[in-house]
Amino acid sequence: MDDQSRMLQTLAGVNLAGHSVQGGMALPPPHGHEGADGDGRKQDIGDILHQIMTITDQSLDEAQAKKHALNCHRMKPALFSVLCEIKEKTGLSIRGAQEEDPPDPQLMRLDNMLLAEGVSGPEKGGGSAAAAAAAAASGGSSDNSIEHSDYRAKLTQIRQIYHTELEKYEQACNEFTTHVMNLLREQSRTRPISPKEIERMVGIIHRKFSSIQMQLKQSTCEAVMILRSRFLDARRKRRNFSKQATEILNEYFYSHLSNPYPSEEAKEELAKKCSITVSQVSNWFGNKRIRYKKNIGKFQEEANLYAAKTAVTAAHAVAAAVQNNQTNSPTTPNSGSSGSFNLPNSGDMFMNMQSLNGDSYQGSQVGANVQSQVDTLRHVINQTGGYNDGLGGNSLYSPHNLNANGGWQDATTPSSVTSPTEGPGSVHSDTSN
DNA sequence: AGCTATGATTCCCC
DNA sequence: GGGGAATCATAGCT
Repeated sequence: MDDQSRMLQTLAGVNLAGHSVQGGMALPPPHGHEGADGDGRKQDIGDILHQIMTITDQSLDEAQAKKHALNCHRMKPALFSVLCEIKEKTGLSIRGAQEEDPPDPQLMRLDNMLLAEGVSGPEKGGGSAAAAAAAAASGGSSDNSIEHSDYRAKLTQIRQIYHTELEKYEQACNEFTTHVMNLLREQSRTRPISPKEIERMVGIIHRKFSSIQMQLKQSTCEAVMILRSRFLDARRKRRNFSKQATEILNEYFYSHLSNPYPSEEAKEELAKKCSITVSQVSNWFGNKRIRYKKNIGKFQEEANLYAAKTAVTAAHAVAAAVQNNQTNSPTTPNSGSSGSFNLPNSGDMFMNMQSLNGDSYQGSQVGANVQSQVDTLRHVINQTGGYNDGLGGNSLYSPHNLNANGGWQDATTPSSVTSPTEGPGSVHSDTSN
């Protein structure tokens, strides 16, 4: 038997004898009898405490009746407020100090990640960034649409589960909070529970539930990471670049054969054009250089093909540039709708090719050199007797720029650098080699 | 199934 | 850090 019970029993034993407690509270005599008042109060308190202690042993009806009696007891309000005050000053104040904890950094990290992965946050476009990242990692071409949709579908699944669970937790939290609040409100009639304490209890419940939510967030993050890693680990499961991308890369490579080292800007431009990443461009050029060097003969045909292509493009582009420079004379033979040089975007192509060139292009020089470039190209065309047949045997791109030791010449190779129209113009330069 | 092509990775050097 | 070389791993073709 513990001290409290013993005390209560003592109190009860002393006081119960003189009072009728049957079916209700033993009401002390109203004010007066000041001499015996101290003892009377003690008796009352002992009475109340005893009834509280024994209330659980009684039947529900009995308990309800006693509860009612307790509520009606004249000492109840005073006792209640005093106990509330005591509670407030002791335990709750200590807990209160711990309440305003700063936002959990881990929770913030999880929130940020879920937001970044498109799991939380707005539905539309959600996950697109992650999907794009996965796409970039796996090649980035349109061929990845299947993986894309697969990735997105799985991400959507995770997202749905996450939101369903979150909703469940929130609902459960609200229900539980309401329940506890009702319970406490109900109990506040029989024991000292202030509204402030109820509020605190609600806070505690919310914190508990948010820790559960954090677990949910954590496991969701893990699921997303697993999903991502599965897609990223499949990077070795390579896909060939699109034909268009390969053509763009080859065009650049063979038109810069003297120095096939694109600058960062050029790489970025190429990456954008090919819808691949810069590192993929770097990989491609690295592989290409090695493989070209290893087996020049094998690449000869390809080199010629792209040389011809580049030459045609250049010719078109230059012609367009010339046309733009001239006074739009309708009598010019090559101008107008019948001219094959009059490509709708040839001017852009020219500029694009120029911008792709990471060498020593100077835009201001283009206009000044347009005519000479046209002459050069005409010269090439005349010499080779046409692009299709002549170039095949003429080795427009002979590997003369390769050093004897197998390396490429320095970037300051005259043919590439000195020509302000390098790019299309390099056709001429490389031919000279 | 075997072969070749090709994108990516790794190691090493400068 | 960028590039060369070797290598891996897979796509795609026969």
